[in-house]
Amino acid sequence: MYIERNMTAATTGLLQGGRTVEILQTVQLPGFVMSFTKDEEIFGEGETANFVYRVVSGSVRIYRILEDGRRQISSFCFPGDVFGLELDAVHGASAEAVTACEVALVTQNTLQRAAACDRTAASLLLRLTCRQLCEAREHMVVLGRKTAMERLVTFLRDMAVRSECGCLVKLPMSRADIADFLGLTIETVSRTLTQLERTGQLTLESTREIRLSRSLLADGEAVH
Amino acid sequence: MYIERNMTAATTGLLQGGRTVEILQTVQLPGFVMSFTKDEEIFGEGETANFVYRVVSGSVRIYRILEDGRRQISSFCFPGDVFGLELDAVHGASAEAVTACEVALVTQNTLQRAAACDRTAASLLLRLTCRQLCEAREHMVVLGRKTAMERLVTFLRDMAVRSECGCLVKLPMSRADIADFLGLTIETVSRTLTQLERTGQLTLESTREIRLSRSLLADGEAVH
DNA sequence: CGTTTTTTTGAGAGCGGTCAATGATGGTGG
DNA sequence: CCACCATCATTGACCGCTCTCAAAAAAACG
Repeated sequence: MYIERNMTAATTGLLQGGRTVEILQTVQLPGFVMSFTKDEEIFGEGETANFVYRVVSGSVRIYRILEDGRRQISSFCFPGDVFGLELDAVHGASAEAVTACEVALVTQNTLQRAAACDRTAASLLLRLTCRQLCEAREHMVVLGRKTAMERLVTFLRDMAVRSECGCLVKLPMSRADIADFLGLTIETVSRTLTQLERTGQLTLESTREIRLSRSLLADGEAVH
Repeated sequence: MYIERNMTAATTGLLQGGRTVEILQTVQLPGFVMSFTKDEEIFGEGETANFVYRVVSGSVRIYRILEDGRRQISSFCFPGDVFGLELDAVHGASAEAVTACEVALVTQNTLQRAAACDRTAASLLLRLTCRQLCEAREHMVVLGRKTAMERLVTFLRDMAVRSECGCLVKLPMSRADIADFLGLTIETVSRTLTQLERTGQLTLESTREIRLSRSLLADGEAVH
């Protein structure tokens, strides 16, 4: 009951807080928030999708695993990102905390009811999902058609843009996470980063901090 | 004017014809229909998304290309499939006719207006997009984590299910299309098919017709 | 029936994977 | 505070899957 009331508050914040996807993705959510420890499961593939989630702090990985343990991370979610939206269905992927994180959540029912009343809200949800689909297609190009070197460069540029940290990128995830996101092995990720450092395109300040050179951040796709 | 009236009719058919995604995806659409010849462009990446499309007959490929010509097909659309939905945005991918085809279309504006009036319609659109996102994630696993052999088997099984042709799968697309969908080369696609035939898992009746064995259609993932 | 395009097949090379060992890093308890 | 241990990251040697390049075979087309 307490939770229900708070989730409604969260919904209100989610839907009325912003009239555009941009606002929806950056505004802080009031209401029901859960905390997860590093590597803790948020939901599992096949579970009924009761909630829609939104990252408040920390980061989250969305992934699927094959029977033999091979894992493919389809996306990382950072503060402002919404995930877990699967209308009237079960979750088609699992979600785990990459780092300790806080996640705001709303029941899918509440969200549907709100969307039914507010046409702008419904439109927002659809736009949000369309954008995720577009990003998914973009990532398919990476997985299907790019070399290891190109995958890493694409990833680092994307992280630089998303974290808005200029050229010093702080990675919340391990090499294994990066490998499973890019469809590579940890060894190849490590070797490729080393190679990029040797050719002066970046500096590995620490394992989780990478300083990108201007040339690497530029749009020029000619990376060898 | 004529077109506008007909597109409204199409919208009505699209949204009231079915109350579930299943119905939406199988029902024939009345209204404004366009025909495309083999390999003709339906829309291009970067174009303003004015319409939402639905395959009536034939098949369509959705893809992105890199500057140097590498192509990644993110999905094939068959009769009943909806594509091109990108709310208030430009198309994030291109669409081409794989075979000569008929496509029903509705303006995005009309669709939004209809969705604003009919909460079920809005819900349908969202559900539709969620499903596509789920399929995209599934395909990422194929592209990032499966071997050439596993990719072909996954593809053939999927085609068998979608075409509902039992074990005789008719492929509307070329080897190049299959290669660009699976993140392989045409040579690898061809060689892998030959290998599957030599091991008795399928019969290449003709280039575009493949008879799958029972064992290959079964869920057993142990394919070598 | 000839031409063009698509598909298959072959030979060889290279990219990324596997296996293994070494080197960092970080957390825990003495 | 430091020693210890477990985990994570890097590096090396080698292998194999898939790509590249090339040619032949088959299919599609006019």
